Amino acid sequence: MVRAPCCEKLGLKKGPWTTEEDEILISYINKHGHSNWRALPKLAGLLRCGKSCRLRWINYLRPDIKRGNFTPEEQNTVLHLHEKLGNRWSAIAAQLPGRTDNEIKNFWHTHLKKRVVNKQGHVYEKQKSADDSVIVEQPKSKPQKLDCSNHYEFPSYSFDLSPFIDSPTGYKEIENEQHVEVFEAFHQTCGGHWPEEPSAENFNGPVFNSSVVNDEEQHQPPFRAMDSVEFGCYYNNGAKMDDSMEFWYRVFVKAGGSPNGPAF
DNA sequence: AAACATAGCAACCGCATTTCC
DNA sequence: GGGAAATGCGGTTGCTATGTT
Repeated sequence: MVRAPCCEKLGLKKGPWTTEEDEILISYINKHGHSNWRALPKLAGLLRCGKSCRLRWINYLRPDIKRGNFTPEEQNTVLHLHEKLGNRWSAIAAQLPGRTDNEIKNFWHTHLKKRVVNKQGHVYEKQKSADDSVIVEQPKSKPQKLDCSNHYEFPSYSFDLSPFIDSPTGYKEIENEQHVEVFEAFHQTCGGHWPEEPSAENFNGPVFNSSVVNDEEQHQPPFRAMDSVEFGCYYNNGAKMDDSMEFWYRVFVKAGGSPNGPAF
């Protein structure tokens, strides 16, 4: 048997979707669902094949699509899953809610392909040599662990963070080499993943709270800088991270032996 | 300013797999 | 159980925007 090519019938439109077509498709699916892609375009009044409608809905129109830049965590996840799974884009997409296989595939080819993860877990940037003939590897980061989905192991650190603490809020954004150090320590510990928001109940270590992050005005500093402190860092999921490391995060310091006791 | 190169991404194509009758 | 239809998946194309010469 010879399968009839998609959109073989004359009159079926191809190419970019118009706003009107999008509206028709959204309206139809919202009313009737998409149990039969083949029949859908005819029933909805679209001059498209079912395959095209499905693709448009899955990759662009469905409401749970997450648009915008990939967060550093997502990039890290894609890199490591690709290392593990290869070009199984749908399997990778299943680990990234709101991202489509097509989007991940495109992002891989345009942004991540040049990075590799070696056996030790190091992320490298592929670069061409001067004579353009050999691919060499330049270190991109220290080793990263992938999976910390079930527990936290955030050790105590002994960095002197006092230069980076400015009262009254007890924290500040830092933008120099030390933030790289903190960031990498974080990544070595957790691989860049926060499986869920830590709380005093499930997190036996340095404590921080997203409400502090998001509501600076209400924050009464339970922190103060000490010579030796424990800290947790909150990574800004919305931040952009690229080769120039245009990201930021904050360091929260919990004062050991604070007269106020545990911060949260 | 124009021509050309490159990057980014939506969409298509065809094969593989799953579902249905 | 088998064949046809429907759907899913990954590779690829081609258009547009942006950057470079």
